[in-house]
Amino acid sequence: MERWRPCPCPSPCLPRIPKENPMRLSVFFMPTLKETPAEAQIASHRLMLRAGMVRQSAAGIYSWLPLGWKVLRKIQQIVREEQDAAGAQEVLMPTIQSADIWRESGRYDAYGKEMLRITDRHDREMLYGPTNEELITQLFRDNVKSYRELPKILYHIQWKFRDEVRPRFGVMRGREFLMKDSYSFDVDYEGAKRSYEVMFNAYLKTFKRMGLTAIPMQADPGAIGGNLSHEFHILAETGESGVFYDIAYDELAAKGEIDLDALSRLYAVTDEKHDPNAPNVPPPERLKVARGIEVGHIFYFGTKYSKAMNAVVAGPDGNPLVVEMGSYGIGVSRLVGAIVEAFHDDRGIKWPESVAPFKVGLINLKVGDSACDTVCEDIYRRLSAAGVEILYDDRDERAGVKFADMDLIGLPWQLVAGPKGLAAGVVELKSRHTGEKQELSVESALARLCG
RNA sequence: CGGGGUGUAGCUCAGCCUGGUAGAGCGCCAGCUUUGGGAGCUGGAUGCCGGAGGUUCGAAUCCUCUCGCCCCGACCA
Repeated sequence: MERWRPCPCPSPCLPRIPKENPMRLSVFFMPTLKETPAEAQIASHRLMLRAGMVRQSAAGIYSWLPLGWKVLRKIQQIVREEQDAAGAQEVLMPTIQSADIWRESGRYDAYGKEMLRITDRHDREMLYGPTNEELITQLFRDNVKSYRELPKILYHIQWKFRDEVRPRFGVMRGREFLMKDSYSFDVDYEGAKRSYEVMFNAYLKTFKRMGLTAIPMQADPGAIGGNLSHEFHILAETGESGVFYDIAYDELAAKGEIDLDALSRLYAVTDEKHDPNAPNVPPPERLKVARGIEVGHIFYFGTKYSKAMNAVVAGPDGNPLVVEMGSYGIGVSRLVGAIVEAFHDDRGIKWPESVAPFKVGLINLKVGDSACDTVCEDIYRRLSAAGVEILYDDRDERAGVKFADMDLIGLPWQLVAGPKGLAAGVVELKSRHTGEKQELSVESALARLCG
């Protein structure tokens, strides 16, 4: 069976996206809920629980069930592809770290109770990593010795833990979360700025591929230090923070790649930093007010860690050079929740096709009816063979249950085959996004879905 | 970490005030009838009533302690 398809990216050297196996709902582990669990407050949390994507195991800690895991992997893969395309190289660093390197940077004591501290059997002080600057700096300094090996951008996608006092909003604000972190190493500020711009543009592409509008906001570098810093917020009505931005951003974004200098002149801030009297605030008719969810954060922090941890390379003149660093995060697991916040209605989720757990949901309205069974099996087989990710609802359930579940889990396309339609030679194709339904022959439906 | 809630069946919840040995709806299992947007009837299974201690002849219910979870705030991707 065809399990791989060419990557849709323009660049031919990108890896291929592994496809999801076709699946029958009669065997799929997807425990949907008709009622909303009491603990879930916001839409994405409610829907992710109801759709059987995740289950909480402790406060802010979740198991990912097949449906949720598929989405998480797709998001992860888009992030990975865009990082690779930008020239970053993937590594994998451990979740458990030694306290020693955190003492070198001075953060072991500075970091509060959010750091989960662990003692091993030999009484060594360990911790479950809340972030990885120390680890990557150590990795770099131990293995890179010359300026000629720079610039470098390394990244990893790994689980992290921050012992938040009050986890909430499901996977959007969990204690354990999957993050992509990139770290750039350059010989000077100019280089660091170029790395920053490369990541900046990679982020715009990454979020766009997920169907999201991501607005880079000027961010306070805060405790990390440095003077180049942007938070990427995606727009969602139920977003956690208010955002204000110049409508010119939308015009720029439509053009694709955005020039950082052009962008940095635009006004775009979250509500706590909004200053109506700031010099570059656009007039009211050009100031967009919306709500956003932070899904990425990039910043340049210079030599903060390289200096403290002695990450130096030999410069052109033979003298040691303290490397200039930046770090670039994307909340991968948080994005799952954020995308649901951005794309849902009162019936359920509406996945953008690029991250949908399956592309098509096939509903057999009357299991046991030989016409329905035959046609559905045929569709299932042919779409599977064509590499179209399909979830076939072959359960012996009532129509209403199937429609409700399919709307809930939000696959982009629903293909409905029932006795009445088949008698007339048609099946129904419904777009979950627009709600538009169309009756057409099996052949044309297949043609549409294979495209 | 401050403040406020809450814990009873897989899910949503009633019962607690006023102690007498556990319920409803949905879900699950079986059968029949249904069948194009979360069906109807009949029958059935499921609970150490979060845990420990105490009061009492008797505790889901009252008291003490404890743990989990949720909400507001502070904090954060």
